[in-house]
Amino acid sequence: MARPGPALLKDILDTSTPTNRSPFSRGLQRETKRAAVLSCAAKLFNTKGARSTTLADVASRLGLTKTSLYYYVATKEDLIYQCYDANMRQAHDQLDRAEATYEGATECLMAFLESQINTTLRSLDGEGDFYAAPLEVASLKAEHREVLEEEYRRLLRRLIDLLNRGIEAGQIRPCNPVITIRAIVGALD
Amino acid sequence: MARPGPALLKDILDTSTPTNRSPFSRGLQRETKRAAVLSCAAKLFNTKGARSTTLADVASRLGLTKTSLYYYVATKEDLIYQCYDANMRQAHDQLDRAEATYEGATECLMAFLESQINTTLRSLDGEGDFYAAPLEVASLKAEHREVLEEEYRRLLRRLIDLLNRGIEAGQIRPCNPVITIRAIVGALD
DNA sequence: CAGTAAAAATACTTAAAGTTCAAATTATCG
DNA sequence: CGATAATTTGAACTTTAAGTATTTTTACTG
Repeated sequence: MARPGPALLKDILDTSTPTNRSPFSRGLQRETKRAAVLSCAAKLFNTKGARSTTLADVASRLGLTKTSLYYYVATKEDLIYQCYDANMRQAHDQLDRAEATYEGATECLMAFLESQINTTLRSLDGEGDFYAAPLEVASLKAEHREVLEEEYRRLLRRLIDLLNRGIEAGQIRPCNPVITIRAIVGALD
Repeated sequence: MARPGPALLKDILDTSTPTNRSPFSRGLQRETKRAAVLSCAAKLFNTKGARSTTLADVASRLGLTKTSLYYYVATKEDLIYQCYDANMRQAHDQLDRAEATYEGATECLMAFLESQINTTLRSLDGEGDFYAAPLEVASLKAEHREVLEEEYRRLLRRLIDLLNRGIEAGQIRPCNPVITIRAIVGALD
């Protein structure tokens, strides 16, 4: 059952350089590994769905036992939530970056879409971090669900505002911004 | 834990009229109930996801016990598959109907989209049958998954062909038909 | 109204996956 | 090297939900 990219934790971490042995290295490595756990889980979630991916699946992909995952996450619900949250934060970050780079609304929007597409393409090539499409938000407990839904609404709102500004600037042909943004976002994945 | 619409099986069925007591009534009722089971399951799948909906959830919503569901479906996988399949067949049916009604490609396309949107709106109002968005196809066994993926590709192909015909007829501005259809379909749900 | 088949319920088994705990291993540093 | 803390593990425990065997109820038919 050899999978294409083994992605074992030891391959992700670089323990050869002395830099990683600084007083802070422990904490840094831990964060790196936590990120690797999320990325690996996200990849599987995208493939099989979050709820039908088992912790054993995630662990074996990382060359760990399922018990070890509990060193990095509290529960499976927590793992799913954090994967989804990482995805949302990444989207907002890329939008932040686009807004910091470009002045015009249209350029911002295009830059954001391009970066999102590139993230998707990179992950199809097995490069970079993986982000889980939050398809199963509804199955999370209300507390987690509400946070994610709020983040999503906020993202849509930011994009709709950009589109509106682009229309006002005469760079984008007038349209229904809400429907247009939803169509674009819907076409992204 | 009172839910908005109880949707108990006995409320769905009309046992008052003698028509239902014909020699065929038994079989007819059974099919009606089977459809009700699928519709109810679909509603829950759309809300919480198929994998995190339990058979007990479905049963209790119908005012049945979990065991009774096995009179209508073989396994849970079977239930999910049939829900998804019903959804795909409904889409193809509506497209068939649109093509039977309208001659022009653009009218067909618009009629199809309108009917799909109406189906969605009706189900938001709690009316009509429910269809499950096949979000968790990937978690099904290969046999079922391949059938559904084929149906989906066929649907996209039909829509893309219509769009192309609309472009050729000069009714729709030239565009990339594949990307456009994916964007439209992505915006539907 | 009695016989019969359909439908549903009760009580149970089983399997899988999430979670915990104490012990073992590994890495870091004085 | 030996103490100490971080990390990982194996093995059990718990929970949850799928599925089954059997019996009971319900509804139709002659």
